[in-house]
Amino acid sequence: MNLKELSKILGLSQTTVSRALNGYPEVNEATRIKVLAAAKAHNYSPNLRAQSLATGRSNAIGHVIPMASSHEMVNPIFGDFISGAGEVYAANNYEMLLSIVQDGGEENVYRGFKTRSTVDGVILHGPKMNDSRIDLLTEIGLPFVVHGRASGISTPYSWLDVNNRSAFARATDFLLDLGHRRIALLNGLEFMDFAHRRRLGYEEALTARHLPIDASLMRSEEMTETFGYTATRDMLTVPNPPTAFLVSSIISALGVRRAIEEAGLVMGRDVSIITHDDSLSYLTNGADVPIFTATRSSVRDAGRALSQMLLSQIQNPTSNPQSTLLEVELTVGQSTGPAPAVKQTA
Amino acid sequence: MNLKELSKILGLSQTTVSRALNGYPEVNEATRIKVLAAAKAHNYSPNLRAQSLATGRSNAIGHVIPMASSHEMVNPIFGDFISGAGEVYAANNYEMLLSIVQDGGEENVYRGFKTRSTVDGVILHGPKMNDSRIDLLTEIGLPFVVHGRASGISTPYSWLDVNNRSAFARATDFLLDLGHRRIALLNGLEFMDFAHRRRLGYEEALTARHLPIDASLMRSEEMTETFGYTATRDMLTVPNPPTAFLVSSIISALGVRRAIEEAGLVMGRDVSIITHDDSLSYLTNGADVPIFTATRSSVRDAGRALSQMLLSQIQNPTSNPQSTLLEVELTVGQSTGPAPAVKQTA
DNA sequence: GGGGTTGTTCAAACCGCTTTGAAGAGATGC
DNA sequence: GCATCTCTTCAAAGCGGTTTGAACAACCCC
Repeated sequence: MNLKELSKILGLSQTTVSRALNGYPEVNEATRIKVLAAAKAHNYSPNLRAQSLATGRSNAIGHVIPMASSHEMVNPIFGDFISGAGEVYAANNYEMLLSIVQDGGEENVYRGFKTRSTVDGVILHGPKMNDSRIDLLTEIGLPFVVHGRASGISTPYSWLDVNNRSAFARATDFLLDLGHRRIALLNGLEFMDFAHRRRLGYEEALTARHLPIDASLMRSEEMTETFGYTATRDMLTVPNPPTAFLVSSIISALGVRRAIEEAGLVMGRDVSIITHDDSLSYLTNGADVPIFTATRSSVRDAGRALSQMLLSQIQNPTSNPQSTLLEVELTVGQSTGPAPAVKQTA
Repeated sequence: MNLKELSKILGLSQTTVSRALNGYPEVNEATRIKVLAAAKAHNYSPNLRAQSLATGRSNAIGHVIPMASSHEMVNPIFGDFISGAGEVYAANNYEMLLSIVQDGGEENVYRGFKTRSTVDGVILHGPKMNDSRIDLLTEIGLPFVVHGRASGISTPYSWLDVNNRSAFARATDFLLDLGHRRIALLNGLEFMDFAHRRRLGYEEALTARHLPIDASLMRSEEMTETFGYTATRDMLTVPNPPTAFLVSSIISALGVRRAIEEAGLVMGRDVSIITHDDSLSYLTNGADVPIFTATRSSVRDAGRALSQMLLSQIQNPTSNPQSTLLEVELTVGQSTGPAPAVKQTA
């Protein structure tokens, strides 16, 4: 059933039927009712391709997922993010388009989006420091918003980010207040902007108390369980080991706990952990009592908010770039406690 | 730059240019070369919407993700699956379309896909037993393949599945061979087809050795870390507790280990664990030495294979439904050991 | 040299929708 | 009663491609 057939059935022109369906005012209310009824009865809905060809809009948003061919890791927060964004798209009659692309192939994908007018806008994931994609998108004129930020980019753009710096400063402060002095940082890859900022927050809190920054206490890797485990296991064997771990992901935190318990130590007593928690639906931080003390921020909510931001930017192309900085929630769980008393050297 | 402009520049008709670009034989090789060069020089690529309107194909595949509004869980394997599928789409010039949809709204989405000709086919995720979506898709005539299977459906359809029954039978056998007699099953939701089959495998192995099936040793829930933890904690407190756990997901297995260690027991000595492992990129089962003894099958590979299956089905609409049954790999890790000697009752 | 091939190109129709510009029918004003 | 407005509807022209059917030229064979 297409528009031509439907209008023939109704004995009306395509013009009138189209206008009736799209809510234009210049159509008699009686005929509009008839049209809507007939459309429903014959289960008509417009062909998306034809519609977007005619209007120039595509009613689709692109998400480009870079995947480094070397470390074949899919960002584990991605599922939750798009489920938040997907809700918004569904409510606004937009489609979500996903492109998995090898690192480096992104430029072509974005240019293709524009020239082939596949999507009306894109959400940029996983911004790195000085991320070149931002200037690229500005240049080719494809509306976009960024999940995160990119230090070192001067052109204005829209973004939504967690305040990673303050979050990790607060977390570090929290540990310092408990008396910890040797605090390890298990960070994500530090060319990623969020990881960079987290490190800044950590260093800032230490410096504020005139404590040294010890490179041997810092690791930066992809945030897997294994990373948490091996880094912790190694650090616990050296003389004067850390008494607390600040971890960038709950997944790695699970590995940290594993190493701690394997070493015969007790989490929250012998060694403390604070982790960042993205409120992933499949990896909640305990049930009623949180397992880990954590800085929490829902990535699903971020998906909702950011997609909304993009849609309103598309509707209103002349508006200025917007930005949102989310503060984390610090929830205290069972993984932190006062620093153990220092063993006196004989 | 569109086709009209490009052909004007070349002094050729749109027909010839279009044919040259699409590799039709009735075009002079010399002109084809000229056309291709000009297309590249002017950075021309066809408008996707116009193209699919003209051809009737949309070059897009739909993935419909049901999200129960009650338990707001995004399937954690989803990210890896689509990253596998995405590779295949990229190589074949297909787009991937994602629809997040509230449970129950799926029928409308599928019908919309068909009537609005949004996609050329869909991949069906998370089949339940007697899944009604399969008959629906057959009825509306939208090409589809299923990730998994649906017991109780008689109409033929294409699918790719892990042999869940044999996997869990083997795993149970493995534990039985180690002397375990009280083996707990922490399963996914058993209206999901895969979980149902896993249970069958478990029961089959027990029955084959004339062992009783004890309902108090079986739990069926969403496969979170918390589920693994609470179920294990509870089961370990009863008299005559299980000595081994068969777990449906590595995420839950992490919770099981947490409960075991919290109870002061040692995994692999006091209590054994076997888990199913989907080879998730962000949750690998240890590095060189696997943490858990596991039945493993890569969900990313499944994504690759299944999307390939769908594309070939679309190209060849009259072909018969295909199916693939993948056998798991049983990898022995540190989480299993002989059953502890039975304490003699006095 | 006329009929039949083959190779190459083109104008025009078409895909299914939106939107412009025009036009018919009443209603209104003077 | 005629010009002028609204209200409502319509035919036709896009949007940017693909595909059909025809045309033209060159070549071949008797």
